[in-house]
Amino acid sequence: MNTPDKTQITPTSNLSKFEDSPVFKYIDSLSPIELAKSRQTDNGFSSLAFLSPSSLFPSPQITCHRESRHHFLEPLNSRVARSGHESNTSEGASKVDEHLGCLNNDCSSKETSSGQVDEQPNLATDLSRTLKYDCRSPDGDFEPCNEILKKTNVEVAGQERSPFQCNRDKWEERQQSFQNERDLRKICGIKRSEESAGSDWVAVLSDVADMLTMKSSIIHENTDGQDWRTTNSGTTSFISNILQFPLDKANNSENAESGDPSGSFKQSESGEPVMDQMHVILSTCLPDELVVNDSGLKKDDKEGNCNQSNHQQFSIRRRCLVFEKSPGFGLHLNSLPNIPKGGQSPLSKSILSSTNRGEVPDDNKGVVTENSYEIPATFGGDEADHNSPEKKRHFELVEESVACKRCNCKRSKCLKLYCDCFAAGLYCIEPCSCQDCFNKPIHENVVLETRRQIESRNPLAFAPKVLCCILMMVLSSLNEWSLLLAFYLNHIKNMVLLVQGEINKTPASARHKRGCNCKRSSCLKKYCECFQAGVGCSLSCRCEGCKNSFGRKDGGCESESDGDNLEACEKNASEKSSHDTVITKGQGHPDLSVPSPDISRLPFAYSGKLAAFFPHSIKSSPQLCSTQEQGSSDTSSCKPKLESNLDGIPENGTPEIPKHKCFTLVSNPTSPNCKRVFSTPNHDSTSSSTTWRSRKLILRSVPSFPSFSPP
DNA sequence: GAGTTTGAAACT
DNA sequence: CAGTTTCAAACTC
Repeated sequence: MNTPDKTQITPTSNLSKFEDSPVFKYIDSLSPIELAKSRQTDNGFSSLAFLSPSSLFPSPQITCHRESRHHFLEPLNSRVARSGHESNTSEGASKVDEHLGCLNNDCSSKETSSGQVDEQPNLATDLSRTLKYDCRSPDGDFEPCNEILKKTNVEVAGQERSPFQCNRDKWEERQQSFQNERDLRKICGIKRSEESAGSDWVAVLSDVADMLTMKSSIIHENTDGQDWRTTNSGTTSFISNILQFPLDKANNSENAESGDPSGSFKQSESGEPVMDQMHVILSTCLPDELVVNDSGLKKDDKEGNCNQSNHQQFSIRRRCLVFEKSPGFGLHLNSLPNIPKGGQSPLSKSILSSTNRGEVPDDNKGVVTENSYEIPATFGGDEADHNSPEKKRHFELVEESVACKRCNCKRSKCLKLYCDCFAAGLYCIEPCSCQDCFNKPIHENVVLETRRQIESRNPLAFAPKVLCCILMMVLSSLNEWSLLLAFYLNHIKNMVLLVQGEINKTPASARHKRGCNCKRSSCLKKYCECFQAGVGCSLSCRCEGCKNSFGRKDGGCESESDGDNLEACEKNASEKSSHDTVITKGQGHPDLSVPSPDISRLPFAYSGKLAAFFPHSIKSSPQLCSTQEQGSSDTSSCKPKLESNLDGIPENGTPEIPKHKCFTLVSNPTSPNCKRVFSTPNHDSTSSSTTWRSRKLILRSVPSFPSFSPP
């Protein structure tokens, strides 16, 4: 009884544990990333395919993708759940593990009775390896494997997962799960250690990392048709959730530090889950332009369990939600074009406009009606609360939004990427000055068809240009948390690598967005996307005579030596200061170089997946250092910008000093024209704000996440 | 506000 | 894939 049954631990049992984490459920309900664990497990991690760029940045459409995923997940999950319920805890876990173990071992000869005897030591080895990553608490301690084992069994057997329930249900379910777990622990005489909170914490991390991986499987299954599109509802929700994730963890960390073993998911004084408070943070620290698209929370609202504060938060999300629905395809980060000086988003304007005009796109009446209902309630209907600063801010947003500039197309019918609205996945609305505009709901079919054609040419045409920036921001911030996160960081980074790999396959026209091609503007005018974005040019740029005041292609800032440049620099800087942005001179498109994980050292549950991604990692190539253009072998030139942050982070989650494998994401050595696509902020871990700005997006005032590192 | 310049997008 | 054309935003006056 006290001896852990090693056969009860399988990677998949950990996976189920991951799925059970509340943040996983929360993100799962929001993110377009699909979970395909069952499928992936069935494939023994062998069929993991690269994500197509389109699948990463699809045209989010109206279709509810949850159903398809539900269908996708049903078999295993239901079996797992049934297994758990039709027997007691250990039996259920045993059955689950037996089943899952079979899957993971391809139902090989290990099923034989004699094989089982030999299997257990191996399993134990694998288990211990896995638990290296999963057993660690935030303070770096290892949780005894039997603790994990017990917890895992409890969770696997005792919970019927339903990843498609609304978030609140999930939170409640999770909290109920905690209670159940506590009860079980009482029964079993197991004292819940402080590490258990950390374990959950780690599980949450793995959830995120896992989701990123699992996404690829499901994409793989849908590449032969358009269906994949329906499985993605928008990249923004993904990003917003990614962004939210660390913030959640930030809160959790505080809880953990306060010694609350269940603090990871404790509720606020108001009784609202801490998660909801994250939206306050988000709405505060994230730019107005980056509105959280959080369709998954719709139900939260409908449950009417919103206090005043939350109501505001939800309204922010819903604005975006509506906008996503409105054009018939989703809100991309690109949908933030031409952020005017006021810093407002076209989103809110569009929504308002749409709402005010009663312009209700097909299939979305319900949503807009909801929005129409709510905006007055939030911004105007609640007269009593107008004096609240938050309300005022919302009012300002709305008013600013009305003044937002829109497109002015004359000949493209707003059906080409020339049109910012179209490129952003937005319908043109009243403030637009376009002529012969077809980018309207009544021409939805035309819009979608045109969009499809454009995407067929360039799968990244509508991709958010800054997704990876944000990912890297998250990664950079995660770096500050704890060495504990190393594995998961790498996991996420690997997904970035995936994206990079796909983008490098795309035509130059798909990639140059991250690198200008200026010839005559010297990258000193807003013609230059880099300059406009407030970042320096990079080696990926093909500009000539670059004098970008934010950083020249060849390095440095001209502002000190060039009067015009200085003027331009100051001018742009002054504009940016009006956005409360922080631009660091000399920051270019930083290399997105991260240590490549030595996947052979990763937990076996992941190594298979990552092996599919990074065969080069398997080879443990000593220094995968591919710099652009020069093919330089100078390791210093390819030293990852994040390396300093990653120093000391073990690649396998163990306290070993990692060998940095300099793997520059941003270049393809086989393609001289390869363009850097991602940019990361010049992240200063000591800075309280990190800023990106692309042509389409300003992300500003993102506070650094609290350090989880031991003092 | 009209005209010019510019570079991305689209086309060939 | 390179060269050309089209386009709309940025810019200038």
